[in-house]
Amino acid sequence: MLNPPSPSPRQNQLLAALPDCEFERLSAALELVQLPLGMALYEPGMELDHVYFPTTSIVSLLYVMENGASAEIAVAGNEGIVGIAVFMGGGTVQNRAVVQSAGHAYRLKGRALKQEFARVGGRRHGTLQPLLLRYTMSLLAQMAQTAVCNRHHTVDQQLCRWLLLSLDRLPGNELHMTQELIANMLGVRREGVTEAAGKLQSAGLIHYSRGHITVLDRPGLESRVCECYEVVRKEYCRLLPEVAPPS
Amino acid sequence: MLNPPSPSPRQNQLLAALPDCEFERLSAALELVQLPLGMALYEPGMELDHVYFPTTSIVSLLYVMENGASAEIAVAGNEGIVGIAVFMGGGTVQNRAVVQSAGHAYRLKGRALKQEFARVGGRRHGTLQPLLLRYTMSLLAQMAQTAVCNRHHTVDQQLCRWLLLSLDRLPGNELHMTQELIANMLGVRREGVTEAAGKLQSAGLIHYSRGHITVLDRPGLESRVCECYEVVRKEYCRLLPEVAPPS
DNA sequence: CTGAATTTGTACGCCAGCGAACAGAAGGCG
DNA sequence: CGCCTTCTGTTCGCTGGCGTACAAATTCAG
Repeated sequence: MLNPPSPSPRQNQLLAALPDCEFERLSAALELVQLPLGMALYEPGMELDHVYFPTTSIVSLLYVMENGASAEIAVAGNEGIVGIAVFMGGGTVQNRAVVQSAGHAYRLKGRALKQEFARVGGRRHGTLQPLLLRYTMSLLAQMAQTAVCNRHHTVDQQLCRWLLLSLDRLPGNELHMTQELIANMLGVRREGVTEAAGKLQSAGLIHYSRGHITVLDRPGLESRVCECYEVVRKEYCRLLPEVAPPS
Repeated sequence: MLNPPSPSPRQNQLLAALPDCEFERLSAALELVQLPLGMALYEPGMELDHVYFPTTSIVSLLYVMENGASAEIAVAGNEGIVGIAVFMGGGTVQNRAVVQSAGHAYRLKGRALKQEFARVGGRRHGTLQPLLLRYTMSLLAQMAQTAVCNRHHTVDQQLCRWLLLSLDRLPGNELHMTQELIANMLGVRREGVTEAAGKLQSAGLIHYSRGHITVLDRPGLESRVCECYEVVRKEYCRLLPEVAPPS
């Protein structure tokens, strides 16, 4: 829990992509928050009054069904924003946003974001609006791919996808997350995750123990993952070329 | 193929929801087109130069995987618009848009739409932008629900959902669509659809024969469908209250 | 150190859906 | 009319994932 290199809003790639003048207008209203594991940023039907720009945290968008079964429909880390209903309209959504990996985020009052979103600059429109709209398109792509992946791919493949998606949004090669929680995200049984993770461990690709997962061989994971992972990654890069390319 | 009550752009509920002055600005550029069954409005990676406002047609957004397997990720009829990448940005998407039910649509050059989308009226912003953004949110909801449904629900339930979604977008209680095509949409085997449809027919809920499906007992379908159908419908109504309520 | 709680491992029967293969039925077309 | 294509019905074995139940291992709290 030491402070990693002094948190800055610009660690979030959407904020980093803004020209200085636009960033300045927002920065005063940005508020650093700690997001503990498992915290819900919003619940279904809840009016959103903030958006969150994760910097070192990861947030899952989860849908929980009537019978309690759940499934992750998208994930956002420092490459994104949580709470698109604020600027897209509707003010509410039918899913939960849950902190999947504890860390920091900057939050912003809905009003402040909406104001900047709607802003028409001196001569041209602001860059925030097109940026957020293109991010929303990348979210669409992610959700579409999730739907397809849920239909056609095995738990093994999906676990690889999930690990890689998380890894892309974290600094090291380690994540902590129990198999139970991963199962909730993927919408499968915990035993299924145990089995799939066991295979990956036997193959020497990962090591895990009681909620700590270390990725030992990333290329190995990439060789086992389904196409969905790469499709989503590429689509993000295409839509948002101005963000820093992943390290 | 007789002309049903003289096609009008206002049969599309998004266009119908625009105030007259905004509609007028667009109407000159609207072009009536016939959409034959199976036509692709766009393919993955293809630059979109038009958006389509279906009136009597239905369009499926399909994702096709490397191995040829496919899955529907959303559907749009007279309540929506096809080609959101035009105003959302990106200009391209990774899925196909296929005509699922032949009929009419009005299409509009991308430039014309973008212009109106960005318009800031004399005193206030236009209503087109918030309208389309809220529609996009409803599409998000639909895709999220598709992902969840793919994960957790049976083919039987999904067939009911699919039938109801189509029915909502058509005038009568009849649709033509072979089981093979339905299977492509749902991303399942044709035999699975045969079996599920057989059950519905035995139960007296539908009648079908060689690509013609007649819904005999809509409440019966509603009693068998999973929650996903209703969630999507309600969310659309919430987000777009200004559109005419379904007949 | 000890008991409790959490996390992971394993096993068993079950079933939905897959893949393949084929047969009948209904239209379309020459 | 008769052939051919398209569409639908049915079967068989297989497997991935589910539900259940319980055991082992690790960590935590007192």
